[in-house]
Amino acid sequence: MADEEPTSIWMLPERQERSGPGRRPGYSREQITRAAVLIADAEGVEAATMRRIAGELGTGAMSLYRYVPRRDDLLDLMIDLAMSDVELPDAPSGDWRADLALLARQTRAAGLRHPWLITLLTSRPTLGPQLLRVHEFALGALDGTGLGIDDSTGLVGMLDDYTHGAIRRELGWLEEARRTGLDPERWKRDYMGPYVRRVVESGEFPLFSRSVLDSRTAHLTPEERFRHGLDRVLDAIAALIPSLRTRSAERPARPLRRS
Amino acid sequence: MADEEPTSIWMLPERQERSGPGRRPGYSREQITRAAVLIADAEGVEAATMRRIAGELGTGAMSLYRYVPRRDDLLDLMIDLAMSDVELPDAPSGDWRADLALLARQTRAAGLRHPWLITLLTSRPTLGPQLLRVHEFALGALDGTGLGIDDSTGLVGMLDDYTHGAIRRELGWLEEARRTGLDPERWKRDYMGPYVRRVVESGEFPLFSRSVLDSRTAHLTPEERFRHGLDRVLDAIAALIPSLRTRSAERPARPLRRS
DNA sequence: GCCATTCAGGTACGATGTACGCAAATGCAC
DNA sequence: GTGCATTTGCGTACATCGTACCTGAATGGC
Repeated sequence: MADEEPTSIWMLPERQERSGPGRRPGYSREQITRAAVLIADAEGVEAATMRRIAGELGTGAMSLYRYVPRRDDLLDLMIDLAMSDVELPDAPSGDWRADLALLARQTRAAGLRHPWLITLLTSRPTLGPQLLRVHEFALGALDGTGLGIDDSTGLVGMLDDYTHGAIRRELGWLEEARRTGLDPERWKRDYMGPYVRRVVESGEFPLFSRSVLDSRTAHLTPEERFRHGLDRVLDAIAALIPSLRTRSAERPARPLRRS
Repeated sequence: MADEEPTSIWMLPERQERSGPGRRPGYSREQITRAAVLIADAEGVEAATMRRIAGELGTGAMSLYRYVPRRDDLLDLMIDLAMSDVELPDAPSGDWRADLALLARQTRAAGLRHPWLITLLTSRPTLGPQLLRVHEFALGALDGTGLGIDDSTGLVGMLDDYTHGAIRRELGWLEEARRTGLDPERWKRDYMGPYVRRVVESGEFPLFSRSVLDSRTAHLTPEERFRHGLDRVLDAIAALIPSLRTRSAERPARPLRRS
């Protein structure tokens, strides 16, 4: 038969429970993926090698290939499993701003719980069911605001861009602090990494230096900082929603009841 | 002496032209980096292995380690070399909006010329001189608008997030079209990749499906699409600049045109 | 009980980054 | 010019990776 190779893991469903001859499978995609996620959470995604995952499950590396064609596909599965941490109601509430804020905060939580998630997600174009679910929710939140689907897609993209970027920045801090081996609290106060320190002291980039020095005196928690930027993005979205713009220009934050 | 390991390649300058004994170096960091960039441009960053780069230079793999401590550092050097393609005037012009738009368009051009750049840039927290130069320019564009340095940093981050995300989406299309082996024009018209097609036909994600189907009828070039989103982001920034806000309240942001 | 079918997983191979060591090249002291 | 300390070029070697292939064990239908 024409066994055309599937373009993605999502086109190749796991072998179902059948009633024919042959040995029963002892593992499952989900089980394997979960083990990989656990390793990646604890030691980074590069530690989640095929041998290591298999070892964690008490089997041999090659056994995994009965469930997953390539390691890259396993990465897609990991992304999707991690995205299932993003808890959302079945349908948007009608308050688009609250819905999108919830989405962003949930995404941040998932991104911090799985520090490899955002990097992986933005490195490879994957579209697993969980990602589709989240994306559909975002589009649904903007549905009924008078925006066309193309505009909604663009705005959701803009929100995603901010969310991913902000999470990445937050993780970058944490990782740099860990890599230099200093505890984050002390590091934030009087240290900035040897290289950044040298750049600042060189005086060659005065505005960058000012931003570094000021950020040390800014007593915002990462979460507060995230919400602050998020509010900016949501304001920007609000400014582009036609039905809101005609009514109130000074406080476009309140919801639009869905009829 | 206390040879503390440098935290980044930027702390370890290339050995300068000295006047002592010993063989003269036959290559240079820039030469090696340039060869690596050329390979990555043509065949992807994963093709730029140490052996391959060395081969391109007509030498052995281990020779490269006289100039670069690890391959990861070479990736940082590649990022910085690619960022030097971003051509900017020495100082901002005073028109912040024009300056930031120029920056974004230059970044897009560099990102398209080096399809690996954005992925690499957002995967690893690097801060080479070229990146610092570009970042300083962005902060300078917003300097004098009445914004504090922290707000400027936040807004520049927001702009970068959009720029990177938009470039990534654009490249994702191109790559998917290439991977499925169809010419992009035809692909955009009547094809969408087997998996996306199946998702659309399943009817399970109606808004996502609508966005896919509508995007096929939207006759915007990628560049137009990019500029459209960019204008939205710049509008959002404009809305947060105090000096503008007091002056013209009637144009905080243009509403989306319903065509 | 035979047999087609399926899974478990050991062995092996090519490719990768890179540690080590040695030969060749080079400028300085004499 | 002649050693000599120093630096570069790079071949060899090794650990580790993804994964192709193959054999043996398990399983249910006939």
